[in-house]
Amino acid sequence: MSKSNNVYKDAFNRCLRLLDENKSLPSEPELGTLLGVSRTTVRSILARMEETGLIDWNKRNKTVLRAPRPEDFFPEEETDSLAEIIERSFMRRLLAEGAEAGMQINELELAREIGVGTTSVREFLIRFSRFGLIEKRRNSHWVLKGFTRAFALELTEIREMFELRSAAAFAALPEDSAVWVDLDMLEVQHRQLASEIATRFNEFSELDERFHRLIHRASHNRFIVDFYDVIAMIFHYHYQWNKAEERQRNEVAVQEHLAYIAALKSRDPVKVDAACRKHLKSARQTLLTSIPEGRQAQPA
Amino acid sequence: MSKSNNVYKDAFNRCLRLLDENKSLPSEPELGTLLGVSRTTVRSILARMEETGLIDWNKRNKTVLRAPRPEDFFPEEETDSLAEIIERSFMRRLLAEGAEAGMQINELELAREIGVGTTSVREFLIRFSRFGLIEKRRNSHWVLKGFTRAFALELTEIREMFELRSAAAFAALPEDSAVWVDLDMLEVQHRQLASEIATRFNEFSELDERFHRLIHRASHNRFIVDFYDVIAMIFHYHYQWNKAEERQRNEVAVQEHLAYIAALKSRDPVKVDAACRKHLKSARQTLLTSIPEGRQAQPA
DNA sequence: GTAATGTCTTTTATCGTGAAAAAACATTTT
DNA sequence: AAAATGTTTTTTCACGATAAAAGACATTAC
Repeated sequence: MSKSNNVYKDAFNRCLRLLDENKSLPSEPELGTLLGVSRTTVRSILARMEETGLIDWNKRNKTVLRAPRPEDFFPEEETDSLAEIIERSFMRRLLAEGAEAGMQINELELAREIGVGTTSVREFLIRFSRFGLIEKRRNSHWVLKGFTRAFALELTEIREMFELRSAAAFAALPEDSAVWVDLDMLEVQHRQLASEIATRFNEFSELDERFHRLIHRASHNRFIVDFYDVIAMIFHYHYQWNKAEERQRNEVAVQEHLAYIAALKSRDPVKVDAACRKHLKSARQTLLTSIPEGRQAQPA
Repeated sequence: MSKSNNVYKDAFNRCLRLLDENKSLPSEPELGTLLGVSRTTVRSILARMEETGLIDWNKRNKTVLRAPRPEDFFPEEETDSLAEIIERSFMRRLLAEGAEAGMQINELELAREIGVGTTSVREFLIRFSRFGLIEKRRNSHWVLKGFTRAFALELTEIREMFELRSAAAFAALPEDSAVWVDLDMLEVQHRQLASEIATRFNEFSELDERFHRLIHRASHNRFIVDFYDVIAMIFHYHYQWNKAEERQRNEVAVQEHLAYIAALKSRDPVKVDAACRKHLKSARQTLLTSIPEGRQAQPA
């Protein structure tokens, strides 16, 4: 089957949304940057848009003929990359009951179950291994270490070390640094979310990630910045399948963020340290209480 | 060409050395654990040993007929795994002059140059990416970030954070912990090396790694333990191609280790912190001075 | 002459395939 | 009956092949 054309389909869908109001499309290279794809893909998109009567395309002229209809879009599930599909499948298994530590992971079985080639599964597992949840036995199978209490504790230990350092670095940044503008914007968005928390609490995750990534970036250390990928991954999947108390949890977190932001703006290292510690402590608590007690590592 | 039988060849060579004095070989499963391979491979080894007249093999009886001769061994270069071959080739390029930051990495070209399939190169690059020296552009090439001064500084920053914490944890370990025995053994080996430093200075690398890994393990944190892989990799290759002042450097380091060990054994947190800091500082200095000034990151 | 379009080439992503190695099952030996 | 050997099955590792996507080069338009 070689390669799916999900890049094209996803870009096509995004391009449809772009179309809406404008009465004419920009040049091919411009569209390419806008959609984050190559000109080759842009041209495939334009070709199809012409075919389906969405635009009239003649060299530089790309006139929009009609607004896109629901049936113009490619189905959502066809726009995911293989890596995303495999990741979702794998995480579902991992966080499901019965995924005990010590369990073996079988590439071939996974590949068959998901309906993809072994190569893609292998590559996924290699990429995934840096999250510390699986381990390779040379020339043999992978071993699941499990999403255990120990894992959560080790993860949060590093997170706290890294974030305290990043927050301190952040506060020490010069007045004219661009980060203060970003921080102001995030503050506004936090306030808006706080005022409508009852209905929009599920939008917090995304804001949370942007906020913490901004702080981590102040460390100017690639290992610290990259480590946030591990945290983001865990939070993303863990909370996606664990909605208990979500509203309450996020409401508290938003307030902690606002206090944290205020501390950063004060640029007082002591206040920053205190606000950061407080938020991290409650984040750890939340993560820990959501791990079922039964999920313990098996003796090796 | 599918898969090379380097596992068999390497195990065969190691088995030859085992053969030497003993007049009879253990059971197949026992040999398997000894050599770290499956019984299937053990049987291939035994089969060849019988063929070449090294042993007489009849079921449980594996009598050694003669001592192995040099020509019995498989050539060294045939015992390396593909991953090792690719890693070496890649690192040679990376540390060679002209490997500037920002440079593109081409999977196909690398594969052709090394003479292996693209899949193996891809998998290597994915595994290697966690070292923070390369980065993937989605659906496109890899970008070399380069072994720059910035990289060395970011690496050592994390190393120092992690090792200070691990050393503190180490010193706090109970008297009856097994680590104290390991530490005593390492101390003896350090003293031996110190007394013969003139001739054996090149054996330090290996001792260095074992010492630091022992300390890091005391953190009981997989992220800290795993991070030492990054450090070990950098040190391994960097010093392999940079022998300037090696003897002098190692002589100093051995003494610092001995002081560090003494501090750990005193179990006094203040002394431990001081000894650890001192050693890490000089390690960082050594690494930094060995990076050519010209090697700077290019603006993006 | 710069920036677009048109065309051609190269590289990446993915699969199926086959040998090496591991693992599972069956049989024998002590 | 426990542990070894003998046999068969399954899985991992690595390759070449192929379509998707990116990139490079040539040509045209403003």
